[in-house]
Amino acid sequence: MDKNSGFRRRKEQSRERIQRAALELFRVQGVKKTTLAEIARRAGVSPVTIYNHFASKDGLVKEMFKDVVEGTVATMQSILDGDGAFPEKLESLIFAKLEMLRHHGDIVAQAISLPDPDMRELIEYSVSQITHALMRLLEEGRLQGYIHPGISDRSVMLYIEMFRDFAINHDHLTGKPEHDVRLTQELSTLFFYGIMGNRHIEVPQDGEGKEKA
Amino acid sequence: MDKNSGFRRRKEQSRERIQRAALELFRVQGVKKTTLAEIARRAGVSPVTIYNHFASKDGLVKEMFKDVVEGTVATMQSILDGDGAFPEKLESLIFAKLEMLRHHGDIVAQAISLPDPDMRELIEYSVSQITHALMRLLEEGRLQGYIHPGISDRSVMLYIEMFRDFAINHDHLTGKPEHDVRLTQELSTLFFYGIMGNRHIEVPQDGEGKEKA
Amino acid sequence: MDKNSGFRRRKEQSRERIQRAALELFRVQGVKKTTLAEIARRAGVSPVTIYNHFASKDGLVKEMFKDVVEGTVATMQSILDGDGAFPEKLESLIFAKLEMLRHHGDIVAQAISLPDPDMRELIEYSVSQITHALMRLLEEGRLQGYIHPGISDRSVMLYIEMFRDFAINHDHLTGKPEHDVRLTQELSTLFFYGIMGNRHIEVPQDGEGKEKA
Amino acid sequence: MDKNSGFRRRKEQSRERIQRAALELFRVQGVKKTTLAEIARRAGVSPVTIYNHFASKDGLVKEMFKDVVEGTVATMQSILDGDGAFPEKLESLIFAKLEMLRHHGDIVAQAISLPDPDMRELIEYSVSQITHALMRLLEEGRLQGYIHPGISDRSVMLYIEMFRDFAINHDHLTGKPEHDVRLTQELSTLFFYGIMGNRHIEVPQDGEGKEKA
DNA sequence: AATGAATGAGGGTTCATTCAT
DNA sequence: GATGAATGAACCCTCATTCAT
Repeated sequence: MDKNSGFRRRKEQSRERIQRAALELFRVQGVKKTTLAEIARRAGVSPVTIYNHFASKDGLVKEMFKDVVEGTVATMQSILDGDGAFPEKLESLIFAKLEMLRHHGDIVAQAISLPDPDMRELIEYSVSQITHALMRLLEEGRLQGYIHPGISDRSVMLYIEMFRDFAINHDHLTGKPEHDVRLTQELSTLFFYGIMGNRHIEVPQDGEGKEKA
Repeated sequence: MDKNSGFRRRKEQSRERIQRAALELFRVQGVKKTTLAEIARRAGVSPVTIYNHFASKDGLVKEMFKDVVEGTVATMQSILDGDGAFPEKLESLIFAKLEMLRHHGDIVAQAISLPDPDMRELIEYSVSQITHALMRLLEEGRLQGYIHPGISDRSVMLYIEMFRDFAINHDHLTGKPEHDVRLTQELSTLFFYGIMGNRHIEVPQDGEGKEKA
Repeated sequence: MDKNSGFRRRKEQSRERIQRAALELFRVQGVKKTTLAEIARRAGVSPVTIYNHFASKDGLVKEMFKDVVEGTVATMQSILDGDGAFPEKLESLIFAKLEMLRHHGDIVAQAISLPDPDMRELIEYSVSQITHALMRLLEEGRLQGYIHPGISDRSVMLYIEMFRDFAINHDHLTGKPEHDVRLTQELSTLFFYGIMGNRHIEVPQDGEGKEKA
Repeated sequence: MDKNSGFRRRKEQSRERIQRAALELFRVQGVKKTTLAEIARRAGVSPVTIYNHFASKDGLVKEMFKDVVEGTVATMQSILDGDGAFPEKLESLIFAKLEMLRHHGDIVAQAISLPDPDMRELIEYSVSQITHALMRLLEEGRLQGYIHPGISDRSVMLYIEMFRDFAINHDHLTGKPEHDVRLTQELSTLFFYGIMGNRHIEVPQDGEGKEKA
């Protein structure tokens, strides 16, 4: 019946609108400071409707956390499993336009603080999956000589995570509208060659610097 | 007066204990989630005493924010203005045991969200001061050849900030008890030479770097 | 809808009970001393319900102030615009059983102290309306010889206000159950003829009256 | 000793300043709304000093109530017992610049609400004293023909009280700087002759009126 | 006499949540 | 599925008051 499909769509719409509203508010002002009433107002529904869909505020947080995690994992997987050379993959991993975990740090923190076994399981599973894929990538990178032998896997992973965090926290570095291409390129260079650059320098020789823009 | 010194000390003690308790709780669970009652309990005083000292919860946040900012600025200044070669200064800046801004992200966020002109002024002043000192350091570094000419100041500063943030968010990298020396050293290397290390590899040539699309 | 009528009625009932309870308590012990909890208890609802209806204690005060003002104005208007001779109208104005402004002096004071433009506007509008109607009545009274020519409109209005205030503050003078008929009659006489009564006494001569310094 | 007298004076000064501050604040914003801290600030002392002098807020209210009552009674007594004809005495009673009970209505209300036997006694004694003196005055007035025989003592006393209240609540009628002489004279006339004035009218016969200027 | 520090009791307000429709 | 009405728990904050000096 059309009637049913109408209902269906209305329901789906409500659910989606609630999630969208919640996501925006959680991101901007954190989970604790965001009230259900505010979410409901923004979504154009009654607060009670949120309960009908998510049972509780924590339920809503959990649901959104799940979405965030799954989306992130999927994105990372698709990058890691895709074609492309090592450097490109790394760059994608770091600078791709990701709606990632850390971007929703507060949702994650709140969700993790819930004593919910499902959460733990989800997190552990996701982390292990990502870690595995990342380790394979690193191995590949090492074989191709992209990674200095003196640096441990753990350091490299932290290093990558660091760049990723940073890129996530600086929207203008990712593929957003306000994207800053030059900065991104320079940071890529820094990623691979460090602050000194890959120059055959024995000892830092003075006068050379200074052609800076 | 001797008569007052007893009072004074008691007052200072209360104030300090409150601040310490608040700092810990704010850090662990965020400002909004931390109640004054909890702070008071931890500090061993009555909630009202917090009001006598700080006038309001926001007042407390503001005061602590001020402390955090001033402490951070002072530390950074002392490093930047101190003796030492460029690399050492940078390392200090990044890995020194700092009670820094980003470590108290929530306090900062909360304080900034207050429509308080004093806050804005304090922030702007601090940022400008630090930026100036940092720029001088970078100039020095460039002259000594420690910074690849193709990299702009802005990128270098972001790069440094990135490491600093990361170090701050990973206690085991700074001079804390759980300090992880090996990791820190590796990250230092990464900082200067990037993931590839300073090897005589032909591929990515100099300033041209990165033939990526 | 029938579906809503149940809600509606419940809501209206709650609202009314809250207002009734608040009115009584405000009158007896003043606004400041009356707590929301007390009002809630008396109204048989939860304190929060008061918030759902009036947003805040001040909101409640404002709403009640509005009711009081509007009721007063309506009553006065109906008297002033009604039929009846001048003396009867005046008596009605003064001694009618009114739930009037001054009876709720504290509500008025509290409401006026709120820096609310709506309040100011409401007051000004009401006052101007009443003043106009009253002025018309006085003119009529003058034409009919009920008002001594030597007395200015302003004085007459104050005189009336004085009686009204007094009647309001002494319930036993108005049409309440404890009504004191004799007293009311005597005060009516005093109103029209003063303490000396309308006797052919020589001493104070006519319009000239009062040679007092 | 000078030292002692200095102390003495300082103490007296504190006490007085506290009372003055309290009086002003109580008058303007009521007892409940006025905090001890506010009084202390205005008086330039510590809140505790108020305790040293008055033991509690209620104590302060009681003390001030006593002052107000005694001052009022003394003033009324001196008027009632003084020389002067009946009309002058009445006028003084009503329009004299009095710092009277009703002017401090809130102090009175608050003090009366205290379940303090001293208060009751003080009030009863004062009221009886004043009533007696007033009754004597009325008797005198009756004998001299100033009071219409048809009006009972009770009504006359209420009538006087009414004028007094009114005068008190309208500062511009009493001997204050902003004193409005004309208004006061007209109200005096109204007091003695009522709204119709002492004209040889038999009975307000409708159509007759019309001698108005 | 006077005060700074500290507090207990209580008030207004918010918010997640339930109930009845 | 959706909502308006109502609420319990908890929070921030105020204020009269006490304590120690």
